[in-house]
Parts: sequence; structure tokens; C-alpha cells
Amino acid sequence: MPVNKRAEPEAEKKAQLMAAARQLFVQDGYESTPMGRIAKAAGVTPNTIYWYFEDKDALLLAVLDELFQENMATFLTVARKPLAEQLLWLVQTLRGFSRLISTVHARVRESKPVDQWHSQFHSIVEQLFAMQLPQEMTQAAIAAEVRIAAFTVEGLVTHVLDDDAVRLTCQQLASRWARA
Amino acid sequence: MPVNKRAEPEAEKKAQLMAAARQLFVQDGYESTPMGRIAKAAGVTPNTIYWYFEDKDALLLAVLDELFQENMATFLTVARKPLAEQLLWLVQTLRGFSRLISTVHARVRESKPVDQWHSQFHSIVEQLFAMQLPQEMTQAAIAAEVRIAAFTVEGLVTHVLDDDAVRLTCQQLASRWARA
DNA sequence: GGTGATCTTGACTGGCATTTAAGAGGCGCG
DNA sequence: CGCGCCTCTTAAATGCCAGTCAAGATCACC
Repeated sequence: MPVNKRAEPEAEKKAQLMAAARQLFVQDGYESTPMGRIAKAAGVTPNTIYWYFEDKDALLLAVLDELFQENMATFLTVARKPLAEQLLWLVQTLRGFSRLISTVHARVRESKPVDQWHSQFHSIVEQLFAMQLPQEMTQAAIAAEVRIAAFTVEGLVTHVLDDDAVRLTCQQLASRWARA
Repeated sequence: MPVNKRAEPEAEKKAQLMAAARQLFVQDGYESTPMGRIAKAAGVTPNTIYWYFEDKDALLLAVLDELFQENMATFLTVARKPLAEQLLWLVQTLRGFSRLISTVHARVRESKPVDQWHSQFHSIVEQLFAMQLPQEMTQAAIAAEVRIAAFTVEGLVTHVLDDDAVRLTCQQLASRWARA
């Protein structure tokens, strides 16, 4: 039996709420945006959000998934460029969501779903990098280098740094693999 | 005019509150420990804490300062060992306070005092590392390497990893400077 | 033993996520 | 057509928490 033949299907309403949440999460940070503000931005009352999302955490995860999918698509554009450039692209892209990145790291401890999302995100991104490192390296060395790269990216994203510092750090990081 | 000739001088009471807060912050995390619980652990009412500390933030900073001083003293023990060992020591030490590290990074955005503390901490630690890198490197390269090291340490501290992974990553990181 | 500074407390405020239960509106079936 | 049911929305309430306020209690010194 088909349900939901309303003017505005569930998926659409959900997307609206996510758009409002996303904008505020990115701009003001997850912790600093009350559900009430998201609701107002979407033109509903706070409780309505709870009909579409289990809780604030679920809303966060939905936004994270959306952002991930969008940027994964964009990544294909730079996937064949040199590693240093990919690194720089990644950092600059993530910098646009630095508050969200901080939030994820903060919430990993208290929210199992966020923890899982975070683990999966790391797995995918690290896999993507690992496969581009020189074949001569041992598995252990590759794993270590990947961690160094991942953590450096995170640091560059979450700390206040000027663009030069970011660029130089990416270059320095990549220079390691060029001559190996 | 001498004040505070009470049985329990201000400094002592402050230390008690800090001890209670520290234990709970490290164990449960700053965000998950209400002032009330700290108060109960110290045998007072929540409001008493506010006589000794401006707010929860100030209490956090006091604990951070204490931790920093204590561990800075211990650092002198390993200061002359090879860089890779210093790195490993640092990571293992900080891992004991990983929740606090996450909290600092999360709060940097909303609390100027925490931001300042964090900046100063980075300055000192990075300075300590920079001076041990090979003299032949350019200033820019040193700065970049230091950032890579600092961010890698942070990543190793705040992410869930087994000891082997931590050790291998430190070695790999340090191997860069050995042959330079 | 009174006076003022130092400390402690209970009661309160305001913000927030989330729950509960009561509505409003459309859909299909008799 | 109308009646009940599922879908959606809401107002009102709950409970937790950081922080404020104003009234005590305790002490140090005169």
C-alpha cells in the first residue's frame, strides 16, 4: 500500500531540514546551533525535526553523509593529479567544514554512530591514499605514512594557519614519497 | 594587611577542587562532568567552586596548567634521548589525557582563554622539537616538519590505535630526519 | 563581642535536548 | 458522504546543566 502521497514527500522535507541544519552547523558549529534555530530556519517548530530524525545526532550524521557524498564526487576531478595536489585539495575542501570536523572528533567519544561514521571515513580516505604510495614500501611503512598524512591533514584543517603554511606543509609531506 | 589566615588557605582549597576536577575530567571528559559532580567529589556544593574559579572554563585551564607543569618536569628525563623516543614518550603521556586533548581542540573555537592556552602549548612544544631538527634544513622546511610532527602526535593521541601502530608511526615519522 | 572581609549555601534563572500527548489534515473504505 | 486511520505538526512539559543572586555562616582583628 503506497503511503505518503502528500504534496511534500518525506524525502523532500527531510532534505529541507538537512539544508537548514547543514548551513548552521557549518557556519556556527553543531554545539552552538540549538534545534530551535534549525527549526526556525526551516520554518517549522523544533518538534517537527524529531519526526524526521531520531535526535540531533542523527541529523548530524545525515548532514555528514551528504557532505561526504558531494565531495567524494568532486574528488574524482583531482584523483589523477599528483599526491601533493590531492592533499592540498583535501585540506582546502575540509577547511570549509572545519567546525564539523572538530565536532566529529569531539563526539566520537560519546556517540557510537558518530564513532562509526568517523572510522568509516578514515578507512575510505586512507585506502585511497595508501594505494597511491610507492609499491616498494612495506605494508607497515605504508600504514604508518598513511596515518601521518591523515593526521597532518586533520591538523591542518582544524588549526588556524595561513594558506602558505598549509601549502608548504602539504609539499613537505608529499616530498617524502616522491624520492622513496 | 595579611588576609587568609584560615585553617585552610585559599591555595589549598583551590588545589582540592582542582584535584577533584582533574580526576573527573581525565576519566569522564570535561563535557560529561557537571560542576555538581566535581563539587560532590570535593565535598562542597556546586556554588562553592564559583568562589574559587570564575567558571568551568577557568577550572579547566587551571587543571591544564597543572598537568602541563607536571609533565614538563618529567620531560626533562627524556629530553636527551633520540627524537623518536621523545616522540613516543610524548604520545604515550598525552594518551593518558586524550579526552582533555579533544576537549581543548573542541573548545578552542568558543573560548578565547582555551585558544590562548592551546596556542602557547603548541609554541612551546614545537619550539622544543624544532631546535632538535638538522641544521641543514631551511626554516620553512623545519616549520613544516614540526607541524607534521605536532599534528601526527595529536592524531595518535586522539584516535583509537593499538600500541604497535603508535610505535611504528613514531618511528616512521622520525626516520625522515635521521637521514636528512 | 562587634564589625567587616572571607567563604558557603539554597533558591533561582535561562538555555537546551528530548518526551508526551493532544491536535490537524488528507486518504480510502463502506 | 462520513468515518476512522495513518501521517504529520504542534504546544506544553520534563530534566539536566551552567551560571547568578542574595542571604547566611565563619573567621580575623580591633
